[in-house]
Amino acid sequence: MTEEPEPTGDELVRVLATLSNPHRLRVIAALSRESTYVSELARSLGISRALLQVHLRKLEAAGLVSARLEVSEDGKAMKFYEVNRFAIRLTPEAIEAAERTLTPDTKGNT
Amino acid sequence: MTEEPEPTGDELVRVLATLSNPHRLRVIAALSRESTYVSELARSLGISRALLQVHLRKLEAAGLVSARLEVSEDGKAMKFYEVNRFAIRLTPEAIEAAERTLTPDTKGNT
DNA sequence: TGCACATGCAAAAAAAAGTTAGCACATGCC
DNA sequence: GGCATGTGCTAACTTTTTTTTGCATGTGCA
Repeated sequence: MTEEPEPTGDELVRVLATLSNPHRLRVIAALSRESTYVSELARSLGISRALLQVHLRKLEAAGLVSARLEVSEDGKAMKFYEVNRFAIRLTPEAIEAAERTLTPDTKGNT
Repeated sequence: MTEEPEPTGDELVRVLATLSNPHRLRVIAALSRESTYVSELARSLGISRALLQVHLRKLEAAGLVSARLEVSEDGKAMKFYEVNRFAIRLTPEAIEAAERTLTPDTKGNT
């Protein structure tokens, strides 16, 4: 019964674009193992905080991860991220269906 | 029993990158309805042949479509494309697994 | 021969995405 | 106060992707 709502074509494009990046796959993998905060995640992935934030923003915009603010014992404000549940099935048929809800190509909407 | 071989992290990134484009989704949708040749496909999609060819090349490189050469009754050589079967399941767990086979980020390998 | 339609390729231009570097602000603690 | 750690932002680059433009080749047929 617990079905995933079929994403529209545009949403699908966005999610796929978001997932088609090594850094972002690593972020999802890391967070699915254990949710953490930005600085810590940046250290464990070996990338800069600035870069990680850009990727986290995209992941969040695509609805793949969520953030919550927490205050550590020593008073530091930390932003914790966790992976959202999702299940997308990619097949020619699914794509054929999603394509029907794609925004027309009015030559000026990438 | 007919299982899809799990793609490696790198392959997954490539396939997702290929699918995350409206034109290419339209190509797959169109071809899954009926396979055709380049010029005809370009007309039905309303894009230039040159542009379509670039997208077809990417789709083929990612293993999502296949081409075969055919000669029409009136002797014209036409390149027919068809969609390949594929089924990819995208979930946090699947990504977590794929990430393990990603090529390390040696700073110089997109 | 000249037109219509099929194919191909690649340089150049335009647009989008990724990355770096630098600065700002807050808290706890020696 | 000064240092370490947490957060955020953005302007400026660099790199990649997308799209356009133009030219080349081949066939059949009026």
